[in-house]
Amino acid sequence: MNNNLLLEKQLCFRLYSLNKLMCRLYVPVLKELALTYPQYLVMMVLWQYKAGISVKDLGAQLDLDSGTLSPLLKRMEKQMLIKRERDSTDERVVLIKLTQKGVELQKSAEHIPAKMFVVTGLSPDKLQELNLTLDQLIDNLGD
Amino acid sequence: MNNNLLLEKQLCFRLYSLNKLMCRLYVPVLKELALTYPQYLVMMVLWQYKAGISVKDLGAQLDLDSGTLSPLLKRMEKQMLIKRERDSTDERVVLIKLTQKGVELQKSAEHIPAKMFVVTGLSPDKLQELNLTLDQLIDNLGD
DNA sequence: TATAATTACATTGCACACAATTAAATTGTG
DNA sequence: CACAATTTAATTGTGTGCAATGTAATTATA
Repeated sequence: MNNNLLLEKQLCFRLYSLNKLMCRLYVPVLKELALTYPQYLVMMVLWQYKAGISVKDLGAQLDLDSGTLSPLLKRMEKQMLIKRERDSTDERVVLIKLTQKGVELQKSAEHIPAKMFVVTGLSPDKLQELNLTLDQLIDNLGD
Repeated sequence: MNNNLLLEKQLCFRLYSLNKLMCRLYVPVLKELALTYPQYLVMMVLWQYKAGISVKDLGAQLDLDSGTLSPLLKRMEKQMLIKRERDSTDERVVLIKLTQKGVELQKSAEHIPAKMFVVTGLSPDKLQELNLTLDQLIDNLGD
């Protein structure tokens, strides 16, 4: 009887469970900003690229393709968080830019990282170590 | 300028990315078994509960609700991997049991954990340590 | 410079996740 | 026993992920 196929033994199941748990913990926090979890990730990129970023580059940062991003960005545009405009120098490119509302939302988000850190219950050292291990793993699994 | 909202600093983004990377690595492996990733997780539980398990208990193991499991299990039933039958002692309960095909699929899956371990590129010790840290985190975030 | 190949994005279809609601069966209580 | 509360699944609707395909714009090549 092979017992390697037990759920509890799988790293993949831990990552799957943790990702879901993490998302759920963000839900009430992000509800105040009227953002979903993936939308929050998009906003973090946009707050970093205030001049605007192409859908392609945004997808590279988040590791998402246009099949995911196109409808997601449309919903965010409907919420007036972003604008979408064609790059005049290359009409294939769609540039994503924050609206004033999108820029201002950053202020309401600045407390989130510290808040979520507390929830993890990890010491700063332990978190740092975990982040390094996960980065190594991401690199190993990397595309 | 607050830089805590950088994607690279977020534990949540690492978990989000790793979960996706992991799923993608399983796809070609699971394709041979004609299983999706969540279906594989369900199968692991069922290979452990050969006598059958209720949808509720299955959901408790996987941390999934009936909104996810009901359609997923129907698809697995259509593939003849499982049977679904009402518990005669409590008609509210639906018992999930493997078909012969479902039982036999385990043989084709037994090579997967070792195969995926190699892909992680982690030493056994490092994997063990990571698993412990993740378990602690799951516990801290836990329901 | 035609046209073939590539690039960037959108669209379609399928499979999760999950909140909210519904429906049926069972249990608890007066 | 009657009836309210609880339990278990199924259903509905929304929002991702992602493969596959379509389309328009740009670039490369004969």
